[in-house]
Amino acid sequence: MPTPFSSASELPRAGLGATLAARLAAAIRAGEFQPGARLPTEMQLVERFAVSRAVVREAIARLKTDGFVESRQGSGAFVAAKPGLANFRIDGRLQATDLAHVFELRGVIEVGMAELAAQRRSKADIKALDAAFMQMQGALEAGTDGAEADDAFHAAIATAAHNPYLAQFAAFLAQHFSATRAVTWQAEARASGSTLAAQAEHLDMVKAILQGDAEAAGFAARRHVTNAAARYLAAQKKG
Amino acid sequence: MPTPFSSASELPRAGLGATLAARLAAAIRAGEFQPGARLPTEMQLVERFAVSRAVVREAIARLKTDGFVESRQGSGAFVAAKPGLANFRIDGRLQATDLAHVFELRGVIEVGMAELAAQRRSKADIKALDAAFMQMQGALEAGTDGAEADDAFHAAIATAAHNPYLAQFAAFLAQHFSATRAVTWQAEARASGSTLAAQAEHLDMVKAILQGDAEAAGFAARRHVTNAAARYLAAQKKG
DNA sequence: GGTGGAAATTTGTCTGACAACCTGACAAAT
DNA sequence: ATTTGTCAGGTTGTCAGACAAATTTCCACC
Repeated sequence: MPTPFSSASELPRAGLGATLAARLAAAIRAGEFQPGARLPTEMQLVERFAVSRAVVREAIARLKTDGFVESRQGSGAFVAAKPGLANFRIDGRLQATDLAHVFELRGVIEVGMAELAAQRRSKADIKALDAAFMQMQGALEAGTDGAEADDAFHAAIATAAHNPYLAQFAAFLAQHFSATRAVTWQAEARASGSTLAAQAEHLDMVKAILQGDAEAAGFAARRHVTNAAARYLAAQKKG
Repeated sequence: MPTPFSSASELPRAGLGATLAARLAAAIRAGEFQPGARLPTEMQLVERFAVSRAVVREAIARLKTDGFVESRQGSGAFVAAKPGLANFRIDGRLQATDLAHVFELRGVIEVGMAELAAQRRSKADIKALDAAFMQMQGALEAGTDGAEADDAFHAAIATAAHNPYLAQFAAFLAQHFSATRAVTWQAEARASGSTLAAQAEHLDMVKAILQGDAEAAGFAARRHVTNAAARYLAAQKKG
């Protein structure tokens, strides 16, 4: 039996198809190919990028999945009229200003989820929320990494909001932060006692959701995300 | 010169690759292939679905773009550990309960955007917002379809919020409604005077954003989206 | 000038082949 | 007994050629 992802430290290298898809997408975003315009034919792309037609077709297939491109047999491949709307994607590498914007987007989602959670939480939701909070408290006192507990806490709120789409999108956003949440930041945060502040903010959120106070839950969530963003950016500036 | 999208009424039919990708994605979501598990080999998929290896490879390339699958040369293709998080997608056909959830998600976004717009609107933003509102008013009095004006209005708010990610996601969500926003609904709404109510709600939003009152803007946006959802669902129930 | 149809163009699919890489097993050396 | 080297088989990545299907272009014809 083959072991999946045996060398987890190294991601699979991008193939020619993925690389070409990225290059073409960049060209589209840069305006080289206007929306509605026709892309070069597959043979022209073959010559231009010195790859086989199979690679070109893989790249175009990826762009079609993204909604960037639509192709018509016998006619050609065209840049979609409304690129970037067929699905929603956030690039892996974000600049500082973009990061602030994504934090803001996450804040909007978290506030909305907290308000809904306060209105809809069931007994099971409260139990799960309490367990996640206690687990974070334990990690805080033990001095261990509380990242998983933090994720579980926010996931519990998402569950309590009882909206799968909201929860899915929140998880989607959270992934981008957990991916970049370096160990150094964790250590830095522990040393400076900022996780202590975060835990206090968590407590406010738990209280409000438990009491069913939507307004207070939203307010606490907004403050928590704002402060978390500030802590994150400050730590990244140092490192 | 070829005319792009000459027959706009008919979408390009889905090819075998896209179809197979959808079937595999459905199988993954259904749990037939667990996260981290290895997919059947390309040759096995060739036999199982009675297509060529080129089609199988296109399907897997699409799944890799979606983040559902990661493949390693010499080893195989594996279901990603966290499927569905690499990008965010909403299926085209939604049931009524799901539709309510998506409306709720849109409401959260619209409220957040309205609050930010009230805090950050520039003079140019106010001008654009006012123009969109007046255009809607004109369409209302003329009895014409105000769909484009409505889209422009919400787009103006998104611009005023000065957050491209928020705006992009709002546009992403709006597309799902504009796609299903049938002409019949428009006629129905006009006849029952519900667009009149919507315009009154729009006015509240404009006022609040113009005055820079974030709380009032959020409140007005929440009421508008809630009412709009109710109107939409009621009209769809009739038709 | 308008029309019909043949020809050229372009994407979609199939097939075969080889390269690059991984896995597991076995033998050899330490 | 453990480690290392080697090999065979399997799997994905890429290339090349061919034909099918659909569209566009163009030209003879009326």
